[in-house]
Parts: sequence; structure tokens; C-alpha cells
Amino acid sequence: MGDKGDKTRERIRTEAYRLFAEKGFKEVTMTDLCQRTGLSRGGLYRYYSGTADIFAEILSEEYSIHGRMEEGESARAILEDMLRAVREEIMEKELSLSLAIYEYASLGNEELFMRINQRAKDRWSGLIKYGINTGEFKKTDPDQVSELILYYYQGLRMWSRIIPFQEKTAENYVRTVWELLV
Amino acid sequence: MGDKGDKTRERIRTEAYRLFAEKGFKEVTMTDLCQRTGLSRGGLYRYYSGTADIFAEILSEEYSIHGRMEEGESARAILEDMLRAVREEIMEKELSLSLAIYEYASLGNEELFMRINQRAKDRWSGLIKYGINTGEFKKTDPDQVSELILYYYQGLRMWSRIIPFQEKTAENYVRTVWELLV
DNA sequence: TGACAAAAAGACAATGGTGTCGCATAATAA
DNA sequence: TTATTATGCGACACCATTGTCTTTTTGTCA
Repeated sequence: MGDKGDKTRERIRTEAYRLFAEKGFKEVTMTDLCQRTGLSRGGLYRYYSGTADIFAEILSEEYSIHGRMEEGESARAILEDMLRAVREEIMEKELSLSLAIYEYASLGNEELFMRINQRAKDRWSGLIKYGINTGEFKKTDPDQVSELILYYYQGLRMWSRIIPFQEKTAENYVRTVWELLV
Repeated sequence: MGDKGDKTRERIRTEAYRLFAEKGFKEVTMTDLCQRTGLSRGGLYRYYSGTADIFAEILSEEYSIHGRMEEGESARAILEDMLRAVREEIMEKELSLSLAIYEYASLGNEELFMRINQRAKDRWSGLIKYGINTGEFKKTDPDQVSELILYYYQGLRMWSRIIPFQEKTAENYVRTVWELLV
């Protein structure tokens, strides 16, 4: 595959991402993607063997980027960053893959999603442990609290696709997490 | 419609409920329902005009039953009941409509789901206020805490469809809510 | 420029769903 | 029994989507 081919693959993924965010997984067809990308069916199938193929690649991209905890960084600062990111995500209804992920997950791939879930939990509990160590956070059960933070977020994210959210709801989330930890 | 017709309608809904719980909303076809109910396509369409029609009826049934807060009842006892129910729901993967609801909701009906959401919130914040009044609960912000309880639950419910849950996860939920309130 | 490979187009049959229609059968009332 | 109504059947035409296949266009290098 040449240089142009790579660009095209990427373009396809970008457009697919938008489509999945808009319509979920099941609702997106290769024909939809044709319109968005300007490619023909034949052209598309040269790159991906179907919507599941594309989605799998998007997922693995999405979850391959890790935040890092630098030695010596302030736990509170990291927390603030993470919460800011979460807050922004909740408020932008359009770009959430959550429905698509949910639909895609319901077709199988249990192990993949166990890994994703575990990694997200670990990320939070890692931060919590770190914060407790540095004395910046209260002493709490990292496993318990990280589950709370995570699933609360997932629930929010889910509903934020369905109904319009007020600032207050996102704010409550941030406040709750902060009060629990700090 | 005669007596037999009513029975048939009910049978259809029962089978449809199972199907929706298994496969979500979009994936269920009238043809699927034929196999389950033993009816033919023509027979089915005599009762419902499509899957959305059936689902709407199931939804309205599902959300028409209200728990009641009797005067003089102990807030803690009510809380215990509610948590017990939640706990059971989380552990039984099969019968969750959550994916179906999510998919169905993503097709529109914003107002309906705002009402459902509001009602669920009110139910919790009502209990919290009541508990604070009777002195059984700590003084917290009912709105803030009820959102936490609710979305945490939703997130859990979502993931419990995707990956197998350990007892501990459900337990954490119950414990967290309890510690927050009592 | 011409040859060759990569990229893209679009027609194709196959599949699997939709909702409707006319007819058959079962239940019921006269 | 007979007439009437409720219930159920399955064929039908229609539509969207799928993945494949052949042909055409584009780009690159000798």
C-alpha cells in the first residue's frame, strides 16, 4: 500500500468515527461511509472488510493512548486534568462513541472489553494510590472509589447522548469526585 | 379484540421483552418474534405495527410501577430494599433492557427519556430528603448524591451486560451508596 | 512515452428484512 | 346450523445492504 493508500485509510477512519459517534455501530453502513468519504463501495472494500473491521481499528487507536504519571507530579494537578477532560467529554454530545461501543460490545469480544475496563479502573486507582502516598488525597479504598468514578462517568456519558445535559450535571460529577478524594 | 387476542398480545410482549433484553432494540426483527411466538408475520402485524410499537408499550409498562414511600416507614429500611433490588438486577445479565433502551432512545423521544430520567432522580432525592428529615441520613446535597447513585447504577448496568461481573462490584456499589448516605 | 501496478468505480446477484393483502380457519352468537 | 366476526397464515412486491467482480482511471518509473 502506497502513501496515498495510507492517507485514504486514515480519511476513512476519520469519517467512520464521526458516523459511529452519530449513529452508533449497527446503524452505520458501508454505503453511508461511501457518501462521506466520496469513495465507491469497491474502493472502500479495498481497505476494510466491513464496518466491524473499521470499528475495531478505531477502538484500538482510542484505547492505545495512555496518560502518564510523571514522578514528582502533583496528584491534584493530574486529577484536575483528568476531570477537565471528562467534563468536556460529557458536554459534547456529538462525539461520544459510547452507544457504538455498547452495541459493538454486545456482539462479543468479552475479553477485549474486560481489558479496556480493567485498564480504565487501574488508571484511576493508580492515581488514587499515588495521591494517598503523597498525602494529597484522603485515605480511601482505591478499588471501591475508582469503580464509583468510572461507572458514574459511564452512566453520565450514556445519558448525555440521549438527553441534553445542563452544566450542573457535569459540575456535580466533578465536585463529587473531588470531594471524595481530596 | 376478544379475550384470546388480549392473551396473544401479552404473549407477544413477553417474548419481545426477552428478545430485546438479549439483542438490544435494533437487532430484533418481526421475523425473530414470529419464531418465538409461533405466530406468522401477518398474525403479528395484526397486533403491533412493528418493533418500535411493541417496545414503546413495554417501556411504558416498565416505568409505570412506582415504589411508594409510606409515612412513618424507616428511610434506612427503604434504602435497604432499593439497594437489594438494584443488586439483584446488576447480577442478572440476561434480563437487562439497558442496551435496548439506549438504542431506542438514540432514535429520538428525547422528552420521554427526560421524564424517565427525572423520575428516577426524584425517587432517590426524595428518599434522601426524607432520610435527612428523620435524622437517619447524613446531611448531604440530595440532588448531587442522587445523580451519583443513579448514573453509577446506569454505568454498572451497562457494563454488566458486556462483561461478567463479580459479586464484589455489586457489593462496592451498595457499600458506596450506604456510606454516602448513612 | 509506454508499461505496469495501485486505486477507484460501479454493476451485480444474494440476502434478509419490511409492511400489505387476500384467503383460510376458528370462535361465537343468532 | 348458519352467519358473522376474530384470529391466523403465507405469498407478495419492495427496499436497503452486503460482498464480489470486472472495468476504468490514475500515478510512477524505466
